[in-house]
Amino acid sequence: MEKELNKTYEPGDIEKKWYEYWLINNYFHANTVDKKKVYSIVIPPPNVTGSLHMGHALNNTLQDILARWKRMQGYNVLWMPGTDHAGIATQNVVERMLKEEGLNKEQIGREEFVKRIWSWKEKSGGMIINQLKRLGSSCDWERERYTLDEGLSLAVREVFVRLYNEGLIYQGNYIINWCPRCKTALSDIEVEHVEEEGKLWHIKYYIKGGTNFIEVATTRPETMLGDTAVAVNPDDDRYKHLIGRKVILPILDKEIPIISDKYVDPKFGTGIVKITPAHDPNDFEVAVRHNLEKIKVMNDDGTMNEKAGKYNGLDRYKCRELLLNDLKDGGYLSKIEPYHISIGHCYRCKTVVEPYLSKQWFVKIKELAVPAIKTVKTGKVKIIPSGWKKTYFEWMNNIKDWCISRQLWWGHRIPVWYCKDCGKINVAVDAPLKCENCKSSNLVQDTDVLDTWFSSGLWPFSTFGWPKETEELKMFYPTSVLVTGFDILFFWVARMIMMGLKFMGDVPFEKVYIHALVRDAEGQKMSKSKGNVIDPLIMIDQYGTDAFRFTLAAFAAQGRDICLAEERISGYRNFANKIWNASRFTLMNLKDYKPIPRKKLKFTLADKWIITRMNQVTLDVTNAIKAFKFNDAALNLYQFIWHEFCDWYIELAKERLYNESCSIEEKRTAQYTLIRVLEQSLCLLHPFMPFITEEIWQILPIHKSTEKKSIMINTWPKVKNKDINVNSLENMKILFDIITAIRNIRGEMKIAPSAKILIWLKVIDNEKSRIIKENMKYIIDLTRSGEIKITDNIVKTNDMSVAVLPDIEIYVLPENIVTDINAERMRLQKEIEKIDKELSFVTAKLNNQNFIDKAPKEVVEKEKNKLSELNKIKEKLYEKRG
RNA sequence: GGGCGGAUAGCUCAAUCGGGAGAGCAUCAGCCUUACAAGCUGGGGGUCACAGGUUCGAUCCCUGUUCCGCCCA
Repeated sequence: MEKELNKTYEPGDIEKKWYEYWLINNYFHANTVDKKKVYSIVIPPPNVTGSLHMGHALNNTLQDILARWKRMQGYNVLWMPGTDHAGIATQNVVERMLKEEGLNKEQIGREEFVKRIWSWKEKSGGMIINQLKRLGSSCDWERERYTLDEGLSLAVREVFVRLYNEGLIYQGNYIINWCPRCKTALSDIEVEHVEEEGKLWHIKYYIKGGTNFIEVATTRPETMLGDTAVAVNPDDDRYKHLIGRKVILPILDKEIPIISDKYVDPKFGTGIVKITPAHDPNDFEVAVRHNLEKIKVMNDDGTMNEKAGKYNGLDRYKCRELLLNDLKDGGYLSKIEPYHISIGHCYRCKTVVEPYLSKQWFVKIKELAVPAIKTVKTGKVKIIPSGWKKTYFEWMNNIKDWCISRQLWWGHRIPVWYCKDCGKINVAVDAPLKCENCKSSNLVQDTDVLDTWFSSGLWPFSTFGWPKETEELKMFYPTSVLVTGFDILFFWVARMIMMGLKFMGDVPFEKVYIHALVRDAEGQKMSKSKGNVIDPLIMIDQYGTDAFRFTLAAFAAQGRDICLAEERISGYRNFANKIWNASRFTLMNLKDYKPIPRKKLKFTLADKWIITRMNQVTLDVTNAIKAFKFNDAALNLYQFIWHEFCDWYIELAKERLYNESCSIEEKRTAQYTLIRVLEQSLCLLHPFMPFITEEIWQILPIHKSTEKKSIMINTWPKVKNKDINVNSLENMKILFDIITAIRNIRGEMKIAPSAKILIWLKVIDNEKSRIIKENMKYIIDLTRSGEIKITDNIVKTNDMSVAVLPDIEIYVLPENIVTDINAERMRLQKEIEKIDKELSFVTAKLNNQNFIDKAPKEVVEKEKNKLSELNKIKEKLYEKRG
């Protein structure tokens, strides 16, 4: 190998190069003829208008880790990509663009507006896909889908029709959540409740034909214009006598009845509530029970309508303000209390939503929820971490009918045609030519579109071609795992389970891995308005994709949110650079490398140790990924590569690489071990850091004999039990401890690294003595010592520093430097104090008779050994300190 | 109001059979030691939120309190 690497790792060009290479070689593509075991994942489709944020970055990094890992394990891996049409969000974007042209969508009409969204989507809709590619995502791009594709739209219509025919979809007039800005209905979960400081206004309603009045309390006084009754609890003795009488609604001067209903909480406010059936869900229920009129006083844009009398045309809040003034002037306002109120906001535009009476389409969801609950209960679908099961059950058990119609122009048009002649509702997959009832061709399609989540709910099978019976469907459904954030557990996960069970007769995925939310370093949710957003693409530009991905993986501890600080990414950029340089070192020392027969290899203790550790790490990393413990896997690799392979092994190998007096077999063995450990580490690291591992792997000479042309289709490392040598761990620890002790003396005693030192070792244990003798060179090299002698006849002089380990005494004599006797005494004193501290714990324990009696024998034995060991060391330290 | 999660080094976080707590970053000291100063070596730093309980022994299990975050009503 003649190739020289740069001194630092430069990610930019390398990333582009290998991503293209993978694409050209079709490595991301899963075919339907392969006989290999199948592993499939569908991507949570990002909003087509979106750009990559931290949530996407984490979500897709984790999926890519799984996909690459399984691919290396020999599975036929399909990672199904695509985007979501995101009704409201997308429509909002294009509406804003129109506004800049001085237009609105009504002016250009529905058809033209939809056309504009499509052309905008064609132009810039692919942005997020390109960003996913920058992240290294190994999606099967040939299969990319969009929720508005013809095939997926067909699936949506098919599902609608089937559910309608089964009576599971119905149309009705109910109170729904209305966003006056988006001018559409929202489902319950699309409303975000925010606790705010509100007020509770007490208003006098005079009883008809008298001067007596009752008081009602409300947080939304403007809705009183739509009041059609006031209600009391039937058991409330204070008001029993009033039931059936009438009150005069202030301002409008209208008579409304006093009714009784169990819904009224006597303890709330005055115990009398106003009933506004068209603007409150509970009031609506009351109205149904009592057959009350339902009066809408608001327009769809949040302004008041003609039913609001003099307030007609005013914005709801302006109306509130003026109405309150009028009430005050008229003497109707008796009290204003501060009040904490939870106010619903549109999850897309944050506008305060109005409970609003309107005609919408709903899914009768309970029937679908029952099997979906069961399937999680029985473990057919596993939710990981399992804590989320509880949240899932909680919601599913209290699920309410799902409002699926949206008054938008962008989305799947509801497949319903109304007959203008006979009024018949025609529901069909394809536009009917004639009314099925009266054969009239005078049909108009429902103008509404479906909730975006209605189509997302079908994603795990609509993307595979359902309702057609495709090969893909047979092969890849159910998918293996779904990786997503908990924020869409209800929106999406639950609905996919319901829809999958209903239409495929099987769960959509076997496991759901729910990862954390990414927050900023202060634990705040990242949002544009807060200005605390870390842009993943800037991080990728700055630190490289690999460092960025590794950071996310290292932080992805289960059940905990991720507080991301930029410094951490730069920290892992350094890790990438460390790997780069370790590889550089390896390659520099492989220039003359020729493999020799395995029998001729002469493994040293260090070789056995690093190979043992490598096998252990292989096992740990594999198990960690299997259990979705990405942070465990990442940190294991970090620790091993940096602190074991680089810090120790490379240093230990240098002797055999540099020293000409070493035999050729010795050199080849070191080379062989270096490259083997490096290569296997790269393989283990590849799912986390795909680019740098590919770049280095391609340069390594080791795999040239194999057919494999990329690390990403290389075989995932297996643990070789015969390569695990537990003794090597214990024996290396002896050497590490000695080396560390000597380095410590150098540091503490201010002996310059360049200064030569002489060392004597007094070793009591024969086995230890043998190990040390055999590996003396390691100690010399790593402590930069001149000479080391093992002897029983050594007496400490004033020029020496001493360290004591179990069975080993270390005497260090710096050449040509006068040792500071006081410093040495202080140093030993400090050591003694450390030992004393430990001793006090151990003795306290052993002096406790209860401990001796009740603790397990091994534990007691361990403490006893510890005591004697500590005492021995302490004694020696005293002796040396003098 | 109901539910869930968290509180561990200055910061961000690890640590499941209960046996005196680890990492990264930061910090201090010393180093251009022929892979790496995006580096190397060494050091300092913790009443494991608070109060009880169980236990020979609790960061870990139980109860309560405080504070923080999230979800639902």
